[in-house]
Amino acid sequence: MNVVRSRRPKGHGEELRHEILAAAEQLLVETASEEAVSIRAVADAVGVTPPSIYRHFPDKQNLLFEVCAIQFTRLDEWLAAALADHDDPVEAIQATGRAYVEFGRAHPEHYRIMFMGRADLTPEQYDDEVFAEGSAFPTLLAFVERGIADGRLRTDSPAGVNAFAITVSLWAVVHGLTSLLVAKPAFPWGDVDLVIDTTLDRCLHGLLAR
Amino acid sequence: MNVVRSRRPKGHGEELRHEILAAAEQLLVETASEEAVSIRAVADAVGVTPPSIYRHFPDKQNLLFEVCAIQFTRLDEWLAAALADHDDPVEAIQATGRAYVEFGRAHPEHYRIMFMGRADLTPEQYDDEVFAEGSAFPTLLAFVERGIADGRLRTDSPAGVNAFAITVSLWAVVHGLTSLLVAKPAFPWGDVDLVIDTTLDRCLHGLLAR
DNA sequence: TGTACATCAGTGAACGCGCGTTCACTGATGTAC
DNA sequence: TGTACATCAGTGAACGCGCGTTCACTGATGTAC
Repeated sequence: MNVVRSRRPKGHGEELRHEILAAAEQLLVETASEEAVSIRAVADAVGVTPPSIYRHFPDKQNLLFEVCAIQFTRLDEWLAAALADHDDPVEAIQATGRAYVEFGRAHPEHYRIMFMGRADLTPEQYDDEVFAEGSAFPTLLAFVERGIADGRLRTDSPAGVNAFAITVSLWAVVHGLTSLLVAKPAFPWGDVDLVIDTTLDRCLHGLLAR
Repeated sequence: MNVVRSRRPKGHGEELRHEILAAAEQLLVETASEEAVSIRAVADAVGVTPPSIYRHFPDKQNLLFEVCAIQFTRLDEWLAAALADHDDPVEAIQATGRAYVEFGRAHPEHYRIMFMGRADLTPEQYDDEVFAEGSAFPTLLAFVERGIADGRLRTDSPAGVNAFAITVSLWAVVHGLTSLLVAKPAFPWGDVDLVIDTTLDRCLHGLLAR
């Protein structure tokens, strides 16, 4: 950073846009703090003056949104890859859970922004509804539906339980693991992998019909 | 707020301390935003000038810590009350889970600060280790140990599973539910209670020996 | 092939803001004599 | 009972800071003629 940089030739203004996004993301990860990602800090990291950011982004919020949006896409692709490896619904569910936790542990600050921050800081396009409709979520939901149809997943309780509630519940469990690991790294976890395995094991065990 | 207030007589300076804490907490809940709790805003809410805060708290961080500490105590008491109602380990586990989620839903901003914020903003006295040692956590752990000893809780998998890992896992599950509800209130949950019931039901089901 | 010019990437200086915190102070109040 | 005084709750003004954002600009670059 703080590299001496020359101005891009005429048709190449777009390049700075990507550099800005990359710098904002790196700053986010390095400082592990959303507040540290200021327009000025980003401009400094790219080696440019603050006003030039405004050539590419209408304001700070939109810049952060875009950084965030990229992460949502990455998580989605990551989960889709995990899901693609399996045809068996139960295996797919387990693999997704594992992949989800892995993603969060690998990108804690990204995860924090996506799922642990204030709702109004999340870009609308990547908002809650879209997550439920346009991501790996519906794929997982389809697996859960198949698992129920095959009689492999219980629906005996609670009253009114359905595939959607089960899928959301699965999300809650893996999110719980992930966000707790992200928020409380200093907690005396003991063997982190054992905790993850135990949670996923029990979660899956609780899903299965006897 | 902004009430005209007279100075307290000589021995009663301590009173302002409590008013400051109460105002800071109310501000936190009302604005649903940690950043909105500034020294100036708190002083204004109490009806006092900013410097007088410093008579009672060394700095802003310590003020926030103390607000936070009060919440930890409240959660602890709340969970202890839920635990006290039961002697049966399985019932106790279920009741604690429910109580935990209820607390988070009732005090979302407090919950956010305690368990969803940056680790370095949590006061040391109420830090992770203390939570594991000095709160309802050990009580729950004891119940889990009894459940295992009674043969009611499974320990057949994963390899090396123990009461501590199970208890942490339980925490992760209820935290997942709670923090997701806090972070994503606009998510199309459908029937929130159904999601909660489904998660707790499956979680418990997955714990039990067959 | 040479030149005038529009384009466009990026600059430099400044704005107003709210923040945490410090400092020297004021003036009512309880107390000691 | 009266008064001088130490105590202490709280004030008013100011500090320096980093922030997001705006504005008028500069000067290199590609292009049209």
